[in-house]
Amino acid sequence: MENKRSVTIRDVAKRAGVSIATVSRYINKTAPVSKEVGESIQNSMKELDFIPNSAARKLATNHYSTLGLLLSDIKGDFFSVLVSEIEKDARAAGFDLLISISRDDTITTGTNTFSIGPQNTDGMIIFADCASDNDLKYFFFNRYPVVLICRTAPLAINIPSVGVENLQATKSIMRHLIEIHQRRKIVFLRGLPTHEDSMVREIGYKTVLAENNIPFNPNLVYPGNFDRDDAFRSVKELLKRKIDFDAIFACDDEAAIGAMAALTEAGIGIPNQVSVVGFDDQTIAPFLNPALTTIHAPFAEVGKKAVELLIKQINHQAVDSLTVIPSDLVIRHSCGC
Amino acid sequence: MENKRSVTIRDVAKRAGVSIATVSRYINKTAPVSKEVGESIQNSMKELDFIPNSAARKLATNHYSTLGLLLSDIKGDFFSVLVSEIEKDARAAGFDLLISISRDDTITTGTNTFSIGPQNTDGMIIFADCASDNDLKYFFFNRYPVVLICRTAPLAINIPSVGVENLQATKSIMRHLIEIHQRRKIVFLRGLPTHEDSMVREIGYKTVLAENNIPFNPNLVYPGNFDRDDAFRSVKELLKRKIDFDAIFACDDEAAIGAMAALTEAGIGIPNQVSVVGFDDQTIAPFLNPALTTIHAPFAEVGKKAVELLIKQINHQAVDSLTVIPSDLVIRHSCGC
DNA sequence: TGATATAGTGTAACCGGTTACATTAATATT
DNA sequence: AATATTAATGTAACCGGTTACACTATATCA
Repeated sequence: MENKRSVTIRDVAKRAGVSIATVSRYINKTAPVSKEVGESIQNSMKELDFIPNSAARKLATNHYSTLGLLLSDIKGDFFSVLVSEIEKDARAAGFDLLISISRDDTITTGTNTFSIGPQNTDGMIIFADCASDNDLKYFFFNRYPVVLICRTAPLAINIPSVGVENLQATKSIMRHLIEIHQRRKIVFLRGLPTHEDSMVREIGYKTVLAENNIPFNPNLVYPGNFDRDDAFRSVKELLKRKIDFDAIFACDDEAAIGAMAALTEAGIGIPNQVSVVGFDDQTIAPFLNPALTTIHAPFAEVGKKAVELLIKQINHQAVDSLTVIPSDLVIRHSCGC
Repeated sequence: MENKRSVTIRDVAKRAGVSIATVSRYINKTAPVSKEVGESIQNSMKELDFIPNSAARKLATNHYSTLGLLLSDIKGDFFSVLVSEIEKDARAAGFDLLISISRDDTITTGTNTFSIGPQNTDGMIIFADCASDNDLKYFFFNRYPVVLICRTAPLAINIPSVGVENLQATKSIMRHLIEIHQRRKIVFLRGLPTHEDSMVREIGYKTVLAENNIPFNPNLVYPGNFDRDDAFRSVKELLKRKIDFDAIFACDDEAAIGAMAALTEAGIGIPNQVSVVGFDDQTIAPFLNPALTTIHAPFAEVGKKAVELLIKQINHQAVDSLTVIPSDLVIRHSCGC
């Protein structure tokens, strides 16, 4: 496609015997074009296999028809759902989707180091802590549309945020463990300390403990880090130290999966000896053995809403600054039910 | 970012007291620039927060610095690995990544309907049957760089392909089932009929059956469709019909997961009553209960190789037309070991 | 019937970069 | 010393679209 000069709007215009402006108008329907001319253009385009050059269009219109998505390392099918939905909705609205995955090893130093940003997209969706407060500030003051998912904006920076309801959901699953299954020695496998979701889930955990007059025991809090292997190791450690516990509340399903594997390997019965519950309700949850009791966090809806808000911003429409999608307990068997 | 005219190379040039050509050369290092001028440009860029407009650059250079990735609906963590690796390598080579997910409901009619293609990317990676032979032909004859993963090119169309070794791997896992575990009534949960991988795995299945003088029984072949739910339903059906079997070879791990769930729900012991094995070795495999015996298909390597080949093509270098990444048996517990 | 709106079209400027070509000054070569 | 290179820079054409402005012909209005 490099040597072979591609067919341009001028070729189409020449073939159809009209000016390039008319062709452009016909394509974009920005002005009426007579029926015969329209047909002639249509034919020329088909015959020449004309594809408008997106870079030229972007340059002329100053908009990219492209959305950006910034994620942290994608693991598990949590992200599949999110990406799939976002791609679908973006596409449906006529936008392409550029994705960037920030990894631990690619530390962005300050501003301007993003591979996606104002230079190539009309706006972007940022997951959790993939961007620093400084970056957000930069975007905000340059009026670059952003929507945050699973985190809120820093103070005085009015960037819309969409997330999942964490506190009530956590309380409901904790209460389920305590009230229905009489669990009292509940391990908490926390997520990443930088994730807001993790923090409020931890608050929920402590709140319900207090509600039930169960003293908070810091020895029952271990890292889960939204990661199977880390959770696996934590539970191994718990076992090795012979810490007594009768349930595990994992900050997300990934951690729950790791925890279950560790218990199973140690020959500990789930749920008879230890209940395990998670958070997210990944599509794998019902297929686990035992099927995982968890909180259904509707990330497809989160993605859908995020795209909607982003496009509204791009179109200069006002948007709510905070959207919380309700999530709810889904009871399966790993809790003891 | 729309009203507020962004800062251009002309602004930088003016501030630095040089011509735009010099700035461009400094940025791209396409010609030597004196030290003082270089520093002056550097400062101006920093002070003005200059970000080159990628559309303008694309238009001028006729290359996009963008790779496309065409996937079928992403489910499970099979795709996570692939996407993650491809994004990483593309990024490392200085390319952005545009992704498109073709769903069953978006049927592309003929040519030119792709949301990614010659109009916005320098080349693309196409998974399995996401593109029709006609589309591939179009790309090929227009010299648009493409690399196929998990499928080979149609006849006379020389598009490089990278995939995973299927036949030997399938044979090894089938032999394991038969020779080590004495299974003879092995169900095959086939993948999508349009997937080459599925087809050769089916051949492997039949071959090993024949090798062992086990007559092929079509009643033991059910749809798995690389899908948990479909596999789940198939196994349910098998059970309902009281068909006698002592092992399940699922065309991929997703199907194996569904199969295991169906057996577990029916109270059938894995592996004591029925062995279950899969293909792919998704990251979830060791965490299943029992841990899944499967074929490790190194999709990260597939992704890495694919972007390597794509970039080579973009740079007009010759590439191998077929790359097969070896895959191997990983024995865990679901087979009976 | 003359004035006015509107459908339909063309010309050319513009978007923000890259780069071929031209120019000058300094350095190397013979 | 005359000539050939090379470093360093500027001018302006170009990439392929969009769109403001201008224009004509026809339809509508008072």
